[in-house]
Order: sequence, then structure tokens, then C-alpha cells
Amino acid sequence: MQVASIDGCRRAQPPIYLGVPELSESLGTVHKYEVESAVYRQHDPADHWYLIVSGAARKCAQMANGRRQIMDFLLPGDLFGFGSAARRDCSVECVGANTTVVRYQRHRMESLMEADQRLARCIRAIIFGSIDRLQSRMMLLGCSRAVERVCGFLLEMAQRAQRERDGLVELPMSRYDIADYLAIAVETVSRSLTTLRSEQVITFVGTRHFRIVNLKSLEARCCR
Amino acid sequence: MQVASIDGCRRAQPPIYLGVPELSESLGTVHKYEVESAVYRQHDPADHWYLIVSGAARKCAQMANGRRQIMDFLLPGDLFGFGSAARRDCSVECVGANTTVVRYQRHRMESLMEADQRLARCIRAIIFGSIDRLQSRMMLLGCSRAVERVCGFLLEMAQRAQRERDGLVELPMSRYDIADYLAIAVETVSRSLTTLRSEQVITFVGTRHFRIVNLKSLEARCCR
DNA sequence: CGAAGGCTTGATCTCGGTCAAGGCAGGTGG
DNA sequence: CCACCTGCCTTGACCGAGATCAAGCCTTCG
Repeated sequence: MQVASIDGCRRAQPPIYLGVPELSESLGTVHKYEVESAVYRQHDPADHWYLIVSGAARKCAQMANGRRQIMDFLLPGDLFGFGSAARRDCSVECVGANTTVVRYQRHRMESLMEADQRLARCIRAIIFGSIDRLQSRMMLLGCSRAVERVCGFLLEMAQRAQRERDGLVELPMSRYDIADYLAIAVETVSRSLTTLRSEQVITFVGTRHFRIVNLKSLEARCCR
Repeated sequence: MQVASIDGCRRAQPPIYLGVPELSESLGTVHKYEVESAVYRQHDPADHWYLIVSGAARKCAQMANGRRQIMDFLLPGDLFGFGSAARRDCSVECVGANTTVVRYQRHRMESLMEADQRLARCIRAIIFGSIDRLQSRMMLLGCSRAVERVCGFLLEMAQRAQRERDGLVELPMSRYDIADYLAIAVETVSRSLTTLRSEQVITFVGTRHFRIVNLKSLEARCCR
């Protein structure tokens, strides 16, 4: 989501609309959610777009065999809920405490995009960015080895999450969520993390914060 | 790619611009490719969009461990090559004989989109459609069982490829391509197809044409 | 006719799924 | 305050699906 670098898209704004000044508060309404509560569910009418401001959420689909596939983790700055379908194909549930989103009326955004070409360019860039993310996630699932997927996930989180002091990265989601994201078993996630920890590639502070100790070797274990 | 159903997007055109009458020949130039030749390669400048008219192509990325991940198969009617990056992150190579594409200048399309809102809506719909396809492909890779992936692939091809007489579906790509698309070994693809054939779920006419005999059971074996 | 590439089948081995159990932290109630 | 419970995380043992290695068949092409 490097929208801030698009020409003509900067404007003085409170830092809350992370990198997307075009999506100012006046266009939408702010909503706060509890952990585990749903922003929307599968089959709901798809008539809003959302920008996540704080906390974290997961976009997931239920599969026929009972498994849950997490399509994406939504972090502050991410726009979601856009698309051409009339109804939701996935549900979005919060995984972080104090998750705040701004909600925009879909038809309003669509007509704004037609009127304001600068906004249209911004949104287009966001959409292309989300396609890029989808593609790299597909490459992640293409990795056969479980450790490779976990390494790719850690690298993705380190890139996307805003770093805390000293390079500490937060994992707002549970091991179960990570497992459903990478399409491997929880136990395998746990074992992979243990392996990486024991080989000094990463260290953990609690279970939900990690730090990259050996970036080279983390990248080497991840395919691409 | 159900672009033809978007309001205001129809216009009398030769059938070659499958369902996307807005992308008329006057906007681009027609190019023909040999089998296995590249439309573009990774790291090439990304200054054209393409519409595939006949034949088939694969969009693939080379991974660090030597494996090749096929991100998408491109079939007649598919638009590809759009995005916000300045250079290609994948290469596109033809897999079908007589592959023909129409090539559009990127900056020209971008300014046309700003001038013509109807075209902009069409392109947006195409882009959203390609996001949908990416998502369902991700669910495909989320399936753990190899047979499930193969079933999902066959269903996808049956939907996307134009049916020939009597429900015969062509597979323009090799088993190796299918393997790299589903991220499983060629041998596993072959074995899965053999299983499905022996259980009367599908039949083959040669190695590159199949027919769905038992749709219910094909769908049942595929997750979702 | 031979060579090459694509496809299939068989045999073996390994990684990760599954089942089971236990540790740990946070929350609740006595 | 402590005991208990619950959910999350980790570790161990076992087993099976699929990767890998190997070989053979078929079609195509020179």
C-alpha cells in the first residue's frame, strides 16, 4: 500500500487516514468493533467499502470440507470490501482489540471516482496494490515446505505491520489464524516457529511479538 | 469475465473482442505468437495491456528454489498486463498454437479511462473479475488434497474454456503446466486424472480433451 | 528409423496431518 | 488470595498422502 507516493495524492490530513488522504473522514463514518466480531459476513449485500484504521481483521471463506481459508489479514491502512459482486463472497472478522474502520457508501465512492480523477487514480492504485498482495500470497501457498510458508508470512508481516521499537513486530492473530492463512496445521505452524527460533533466525517476546535476528537466512528459507 | 453484462458496455463489434466491445481493434494492435514464445518477461517495462483473442498463455513466476509457479492461465477474452508497477513481476508465455493478442498502450488506456467513464467502468469490472479469479485460485491452492485441486482446476477450465461440441473441454496446456499451476508434482496430476477417469467422473479424448461425465461427483470432490 | 518430449505407472521415503497430552496465561468465582 | 477453568500454544508419536526416483509407453518430428 504505497499510495502516499502517487503524484497529486497528498493533502494535509490527520495521520489516521494512513497514506490515503483522499479517503478523508468526511466521506465515511467511523466504526469500532470488539475482538471476534464481524464487519460483514458472507452473502451480506456488498454496499460499503472499508478502511481499517487500527487493530486487525481477517478476511475468510468457509470451505465445503469444513476448513476455513483466510484470504487476507487486514492491517491499518488497508482498504477492503470493494469489488463488483452484489453480495459478499467472504466474511471479515476482527482479530485485534479496538479495531476501528471507516465505512464508505459504495455508490457514493463510485460516483466520486467518476467525478474526481485524482481520487480515481488513488483507488486504482490501491486496487492494483491489493492484486499484487494477492499474487504474492498465491506464491506463498505455492511453496510446498511448511517452513517456507511460515518464513514468507513472517517477512510479509514484518513489511506490512508498523514496526515497534527495536524492530519488534506484532502478530495480532492467533496461531490458528496463521494456520488457516497458510493452509497448514496449527501444530506445523508451531513447530516451524520453534525451529526458526532454535536456529536463531527469529526471537519471540511473548507469543505475539517477534524480532528478526537473521534476515538473510529468513529470506533464504522463503522461496523468493 | 462477464463484462458483456455491464450496462452500457455493448456495441456492435466483430466477435473477436469477446465480450469487451470497448476494447476495439482501433485502440490496439494485433500480434501473433508461436507456441512457447514470450509476450513479455519478468523485469520488462510494463507499458502495455493485452487482450488475448485466440490460443492460450500462462502467466508465471520463477521462484528461488527453482520451482516455477504458474499464476494464471490466460484464455480468449482475458485482459492481462495491467497493474501499477513499472516493470513486470511475471512473464507471460504462450502455451497454445496460433496465440493472438491485441496490445494496447498503457498510458493511452489510462488517459482514455479518465476521458470515457463507460470504458473506465468496463475496465474496472474486468479488474474486479480478475481479483475474483485470483481469490478462487487461492482457495484452490488452499486445498490440501491433490485430487481436490485437480477437480477444482477441471471445473475452472470447464467454466472458462469455450465448450466444444458435446461438452468437450480442451486443455491447451501440458500436465507439467497444470502441475506448476496447482503446485503439485506432475506425477500426482497424472495419478489424480487416472483416478477420476477410472471412477467415471470424467473421460478423456486424447490427452488434451476431456468431458465431464459426473458433474455432481466432480463438484463434491472439490472443496467448495 | 531413431530421438525427444510428454504422459503414465511403480516403488520408496519423507514431510506434514492427525491424535493425544501437557504447559502456560488470563479470567472467574469461591 | 487461591483454585479452577478455558483457550491458546507447544511437543511427541504415528501414519498416510504426495514428492522423488526410476522406468516404460506413446506420439511427433526430423
